Amino acid sequence: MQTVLDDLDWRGLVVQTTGREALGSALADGPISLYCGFDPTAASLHVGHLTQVLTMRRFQLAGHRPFALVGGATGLIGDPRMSGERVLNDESVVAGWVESLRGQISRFLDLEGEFGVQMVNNLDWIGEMSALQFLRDIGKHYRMGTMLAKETVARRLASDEGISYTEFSYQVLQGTDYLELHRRHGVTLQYGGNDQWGNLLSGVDLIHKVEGHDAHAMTTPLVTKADGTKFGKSEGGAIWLDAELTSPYAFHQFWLNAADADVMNYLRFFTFREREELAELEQATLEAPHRRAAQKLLAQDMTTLVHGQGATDQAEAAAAVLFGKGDVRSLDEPTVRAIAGELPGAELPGHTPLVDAFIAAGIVDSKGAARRGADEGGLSVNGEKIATDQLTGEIGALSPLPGGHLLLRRGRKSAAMVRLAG
RNA sequence: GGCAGGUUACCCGAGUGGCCAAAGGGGGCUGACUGUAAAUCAGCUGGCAUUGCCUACGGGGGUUCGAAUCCCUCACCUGCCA
Repeated sequence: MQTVLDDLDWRGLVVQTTGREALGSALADGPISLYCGFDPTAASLHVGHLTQVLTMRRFQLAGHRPFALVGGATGLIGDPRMSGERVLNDESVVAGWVESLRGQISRFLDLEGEFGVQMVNNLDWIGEMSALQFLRDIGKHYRMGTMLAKETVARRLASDEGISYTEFSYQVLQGTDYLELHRRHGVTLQYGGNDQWGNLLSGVDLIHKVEGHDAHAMTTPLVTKADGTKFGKSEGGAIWLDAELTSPYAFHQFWLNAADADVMNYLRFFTFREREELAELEQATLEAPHRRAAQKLLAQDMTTLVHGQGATDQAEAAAAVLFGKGDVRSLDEPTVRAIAGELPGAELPGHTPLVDAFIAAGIVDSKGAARRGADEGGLSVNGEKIATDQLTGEIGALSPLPGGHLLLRRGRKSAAMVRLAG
């Protein structure tokens, strides 16, 4: 019988464990409680977090009890990065982010029943801990040698910017979380990204010292791209799960543009497709890479998972028009409306100069940039190139698409829909 | 608390009185090529304005015809010493 750990292995989702055998038998022996933490460092999760969120779902589907921790306390401290001290965020801001993340995470998991996910917040126990308690009950179990040896800490100490005591303490807080969840809910597995290995072990050690129990830890890979650039970024920054921050269309495009060398990895990491199907898809990609069958399926699955089937259909329809051979002018009004819904846009009076329309639509940042874009031959309205001297003309003078829309584009990938007001 | 070094555009980083809107690299954008790919090549990369103006080299003040460059001061960062 295939266990959840076998599946995770095959997907490439397991990098390190505290002991593959012990973890395997614990998972096989019956339902266990496990947790993964998410620190609120922004108002939304981004695609990089999906590895963790979906791994939680995989555990849940296999009949284990997940706890999703949103770090209301750790988010106030900041996990040290390889370089650069973090700026502390305001408490009220972090509290708001905690709420957003909780909502996002729970959408991917079952909330009801015996194995329903439980949302926890480490502010609930760290927030009420006194400095004395912290130093006596927790701090005494930590050895400076071990703490200083952590890669991030060591590197930061050796760097120009150094590291604050605050960030240095982060590993202790995360260890405390695992101990607390172990005590309260019998949690025996913590997993996280591979960069979290040190922090995970912090908790495993603490539980061992304080309770005398063995606890498990597991890391998932940090998703990388074959070309070495950072996963999860696109034009204009991170790919967020929040539809307000990254439109479903942009989200769909992100996955659709996955490189051949990466797409099979993504399918294993992020979808729930099984081996046979993915093997066929891999073959198809080798034989006819230009069809991008794998990319299309990936984009479908991910967009549907995060934004729903309706959003996927809209995104595909919009993409077909924007990148297909079809003439924009031949579109009917419902289609134009549908595309408008997927793209950024603005409603402007007819006497608006075209330059300002490009700025208002968010296609360019300034008049200078618009001029440059036109000089480069990159600007178009309704599929027709715009010359630099046309930029001063009024948008009302252009012939619109049905419904009074103008499709503004810069290059192939950035597009917006402007609607003539009135 | 003392001493030393540092703070330049999205990032790294050169520049030590006019030729500096500021070298070079990275990143980003656009074009060609293509599969809405990768690689490659080319151009662009502060704002407004049709020869010019404004803003900008950590903040403030000063010297000078003229400052990113010199002086004073404040803030912050790093290191060494206490």
